[in-house]
Parts: sequence; structure tokens; C-alpha cells
Amino acid sequence: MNEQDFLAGYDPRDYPAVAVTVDVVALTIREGALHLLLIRRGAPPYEGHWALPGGFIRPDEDLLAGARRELAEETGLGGERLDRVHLEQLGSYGAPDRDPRMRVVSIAHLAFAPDLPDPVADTDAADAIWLPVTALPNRQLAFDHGRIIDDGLERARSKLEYTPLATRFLAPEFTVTELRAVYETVWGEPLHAGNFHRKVLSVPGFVESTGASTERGGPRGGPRARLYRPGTARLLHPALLRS
Amino acid sequence: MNEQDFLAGYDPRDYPAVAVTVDVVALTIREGALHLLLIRRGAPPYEGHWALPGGFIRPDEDLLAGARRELAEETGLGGERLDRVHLEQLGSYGAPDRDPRMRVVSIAHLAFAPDLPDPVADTDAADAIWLPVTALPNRQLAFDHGRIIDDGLERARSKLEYTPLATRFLAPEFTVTELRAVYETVWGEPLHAGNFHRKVLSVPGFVESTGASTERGGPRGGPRARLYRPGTARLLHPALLRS
DNA sequence: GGAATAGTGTCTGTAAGACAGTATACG
DNA sequence: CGTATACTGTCTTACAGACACTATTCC
Repeated sequence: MNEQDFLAGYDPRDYPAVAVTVDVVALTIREGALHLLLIRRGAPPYEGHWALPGGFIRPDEDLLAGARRELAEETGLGGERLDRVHLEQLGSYGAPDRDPRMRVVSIAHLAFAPDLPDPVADTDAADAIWLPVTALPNRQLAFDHGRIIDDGLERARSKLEYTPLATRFLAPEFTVTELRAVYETVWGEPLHAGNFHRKVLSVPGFVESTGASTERGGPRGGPRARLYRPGTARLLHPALLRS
Repeated sequence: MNEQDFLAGYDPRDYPAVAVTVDVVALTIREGALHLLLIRRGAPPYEGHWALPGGFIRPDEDLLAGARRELAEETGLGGERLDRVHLEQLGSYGAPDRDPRMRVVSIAHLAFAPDLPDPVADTDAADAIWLPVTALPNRQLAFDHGRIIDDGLERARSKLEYTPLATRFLAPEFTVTELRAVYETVWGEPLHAGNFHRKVLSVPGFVESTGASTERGGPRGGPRARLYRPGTARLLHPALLRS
């Protein structure tokens, strides 16, 4: 049976329901460590387990809009701060048995956020926090969220290679050293400061100078650093590749 | 309202139905040109328009398995030939108005196939063919399938850069020249024969020699070419980048 | 002053592209 | 034999990584 015949005789009540949810792997950097937004489930199944923020798609809502709404609800943030969060589709997860109650297909999304306030646990969630990814309780994650998180982290590492999205983890103006810290944190490996500096400035459209510098040097000495803002490029040519 | 409360009180009959379909952007190379598998719709909406093969996900079927089944149904191919087809998830398309009848979220997939027989139009489709992508009737495509195809083609071009999946367009044994033809066809640009040859053989795990050569030289002269099969690498290091 | 950091200069190894050249096979 | 093609050699250029160095700022 193909699509049009299926639909021609289709009545939702005749078929097993399929639910569509949107989930969000939201990443941020706090105190030099990569953090992930998680909520603790307050009801079965997986009661007390950590899970990704997410929920059912609403009837007249686009997938990306649904993910943005879920993110807003879980972080308690309004439009302004959320505009600075990068959001993209990650992938869909629809194994028949991934939810014990019914067939649920989840459209997972990936978010890069600047340092945001602590999330406000919504009335139904037991808790909501930014958790360091190094402290992920892999055995206590609900559903297949462990796998979704793994995929999201790998996608994030890969995205930093060929897009300028690392800037989305930072304030609107930043130094090259701060940008390097983002790469080192997400990739989990130290980078050569001098070479990174030259490379970033040589890629067209990655960053553009504001003309200004930081008010002070580093806390343990060093000159003031120049400030940059994100450039206009959407892809990096050439890319910054991991080793 | 969050997920668990929603589900606790959830009855599919109380909510607007959401349908989940799988669609496939299936690519192959025929006579030196990139072709796409399309079906012609035999019923409204978009009757007579070309569309991607696809259909509703079945209750106990994984997303990828659904895409493989749809591909099998539309091409009329059994398991053996289909095993050589690369299939991966492309992305999800869920704009609220993308289907005029109801809310449909489609999980699109991307397939790389070796040269296959002509598809067998299934009883419900008016037609099914491999169509050259240069002849795509952009204004006659059903739903948002034009956009899905664009995304699929760009993904395909990108995948050839950093994966050895170009070999999936070829027979189990192939020459370097045949492999180069795949790149030239998908990227739409000529490549330097000598440099491509050296590059392919220098990337670890891209191809491995069979020890054998072709039976004959080229139709217009030239030595016999050595035969290779796909190597064990799943990613190319370093990558073959487009210019 | 001592130490740490921002930013630049320079050298080296690697890899890609341009080009040329050789051997092999078809007609 | 002429020509097309498979494959290899070599040169040049671009870029990444290692290292060194200077200038600036904090304590």
C-alpha cells in the first residue's frame, strides 16, 4: 500500500497511534566545562531518571519551533536570550520499543547556548539542571537518551570543525582565547595558542574585529586582548580540523 | 505540560492525529549521469506529480527498516541487491502544512545504489523511474519533496568528501577511473586523473587491491586497469575536498 | 621585578595541484 | 602505427604544527 491510498482511506482511529516528540540536546559551557541540560523525571516510566528536555509536538507547530519552545520552557528564558541560542535538527529516533507505553518517534535537536542562568524546573519535572557531560549518569538516563546525547556530542564536535558555531557558546563580543577555550572544551584536547590565533584570523568571515580590547588583562597578568564578534561566514574555508 | 503527564492522560483519540512517513532520496549513476528514483502519484493531492518513494511507518518497524522496505517495494528488488545499497537518515520534515490532508512528519532517508534495473511501478503508483537529476521537474514535485531532494543532493556531495561511500555506486570490484567518474558525476566537476589516482591509493582503508585487472583496456585504447574493492575505513583521513 | 598571557615571526613537514612522462592496449 | 588511457615522477604552492620571540599587564 502506498501513501495516497493509505491516506484516502485513512482514519486515525483505525490505526495504532504514533506520537511525535521533540527532544533537545542543549549544550553550554560553564566554568570551563561542557554542560548539558537535563531534567529529572517525576513520574514513571523512568521515574527519577535523567532525561532530555522535550515533549509532544503541537498541532500547528514546526519541528524547530517545538524544540525552541521546549527549550524556553525548561530554561525559563524569554525570546531575547534564546535568540542567541543556535538550534538545529540532530536526527530522529523511532525504534519501536524505545518508549514502553506506545510508539513514539522523537525528532532530536541540538542547541549551542551561551552561559545561561540555572534552569527553572517546570512544575511537572522533579528537577532541571545544567550537568557537566563528564558526570553523565549513563545508566540512569531515560529511554534512548544516552544514545541521543552521544550523537549530539559527536555532532557538536564535528560542527566546530567546519562552521563558526563555536561563537554561539560565547557572549556577543569575545577574545580569541575565549574562542579557543570553547574548542578545547568541546573537543577535549588542548590546542596550540599561537597557531589557533593565526588560523582563526585567517579564515575569511569567521570573526571580525570590534576595534576594542578587554578592559583588563588576564587575572594572572598578560596584555589586554582584542575583542571580536562573529563574522558573516556560515561555513569555514578552510576548516579547523581535529587531530 | 510535560511528557509524562501528557502520556499519563493520553488517549490517541483525544488528539489530532500525527502521521509518520519515511521517504527515500535514492541516488544511482546510470550512463554517467546521476539519477534519482521518483514515482508519479496516481491520486490527489498532487495527482500526476512526481514524488519520492515512501509511505507510512509500520507499527513494529524501525525507521531505517521502513525506508529499506519502501525502497524494495518501489524498485522491485530483493534482499541481495539491496544489501549493497547504502541507506542513512537524512532529516525530518514536519512543517504543519506540508501535507494538505493532515499533519504528516516525514523522516527522509538517503540511499546510494549501484546501477539497478528499472523500477517496477507498484500497483498504486502511476509510474516509477530513475530520472536524471538534471531533468528534475522542480515545479511538479509533490509536497516539499523538492526541498528534500535538494538537501539529499547536498548531503550526498558532502558525504563523498569524508566517507568512502562513493564505492556504493559501483560494482563490488571497480577501477580507480570508475571511482573518479562517481566523484565527477556527483560533484559535477572534472577531477585531475593523475592526482585523484594517487590520492585515493594514499588514503588508508579507502580501497584495497584485488590483485586482478580488467579483462580488456578501454574501448579506445589504453592499458588494463587494476581492480579494487572497498576498504575497511568508514571515514577518509585525510578527506577528499571539493574546490 | 617575576610571571603569565596576547600576538607575531619563522621553520619544517605534509599534502594538494599542475605538469610531464612512460607503459600498455585498442583499432 | 596513432591514439587514448593507466599510472608514476617531480615541482610548486599552501597550510598546519612546532618553536621562538616580543610586548603588555597583573601581582
